[in-house]
Amino acid sequence: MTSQIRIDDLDREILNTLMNDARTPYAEMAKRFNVSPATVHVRVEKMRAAEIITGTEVIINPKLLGYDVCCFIGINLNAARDYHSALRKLNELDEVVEAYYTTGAYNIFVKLMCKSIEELQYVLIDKLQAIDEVQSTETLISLQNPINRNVKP
Amino acid sequence: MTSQIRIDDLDREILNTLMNDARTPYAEMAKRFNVSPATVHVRVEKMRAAEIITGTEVIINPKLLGYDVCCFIGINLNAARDYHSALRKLNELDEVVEAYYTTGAYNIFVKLMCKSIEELQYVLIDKLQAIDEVQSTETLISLQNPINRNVKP
DNA sequence: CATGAAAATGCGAAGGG
DNA sequence: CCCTTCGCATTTTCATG
Repeated sequence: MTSQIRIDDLDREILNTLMNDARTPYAEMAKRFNVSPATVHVRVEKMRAAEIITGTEVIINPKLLGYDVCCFIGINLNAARDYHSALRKLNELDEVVEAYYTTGAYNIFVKLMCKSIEELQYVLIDKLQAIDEVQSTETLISLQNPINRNVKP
Repeated sequence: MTSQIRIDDLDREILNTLMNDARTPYAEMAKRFNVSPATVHVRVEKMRAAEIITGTEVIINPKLLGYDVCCFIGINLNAARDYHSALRKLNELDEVVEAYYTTGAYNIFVKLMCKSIEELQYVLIDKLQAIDEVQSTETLISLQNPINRNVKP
């Protein structure tokens, strides 16, 4: 396992700030938290080295890119041992944006985004259910995503 | 609905780059895409104004912050009309990081992150199921998250 | 869409508490 | 050991053609 690291309140505040805006100037955080910009810099580098921070990304609005349909799909495999090969095939579908190995009713649980209900049908029937390892699927269509945030550092 | 906007290949390439690293220097993208840094700047501002880009954030490793447990919970409400009040209460639980209004078996579907199985039990019994509007829940524990990415611009 | 210059920000060495 | 000051390098930003 990756080495655990000591995170103090300053680290947490910096992290929290950057989780809301990855481009917050160090000088601004420095003023807010009463330290020097260089200290902020050092802390960020520390968390980066510890891989607590693994990167940055812009947040986009999928709807404005045409992605109107979001759904979750529970997948049952023919055999539990097919997990890895099924996953490899799922990974090749751009529409599959998240996949989870889960306990309970399904073997794999995925989040899928696509541009229309027609495309969803196509992906589901001709791509997902066409995977040999897939025995059956159950779809949950999301019409709204009222909460979307991250854990509290 | 928000105004749709024309996105060309350059926009798409810039977006794609920034979705992998929100701090990629404009000069670097400029060189890669054979335009000037100022052009990149203009395109980013355009997408920001159109709200295709809504912000930036650092990507963190939840495990290194102690969040070892991730699960999905399907929630059934006593009555469909309780949706808004239930959501307001769910929104107050820090452990609830995502919520979806869905068709099908559940009224609300949430993603939950917490620090241990003990905490999950506590949150589930004393916080989530303590909400008046909640009639029943079904939990799906995730042991692995092998795919986690965004849509393709 | 490019140029170029001014302003802001990031970065790292060296020193102090 | 962690923090700060300080100067240089890089990057962003904007007026102009």
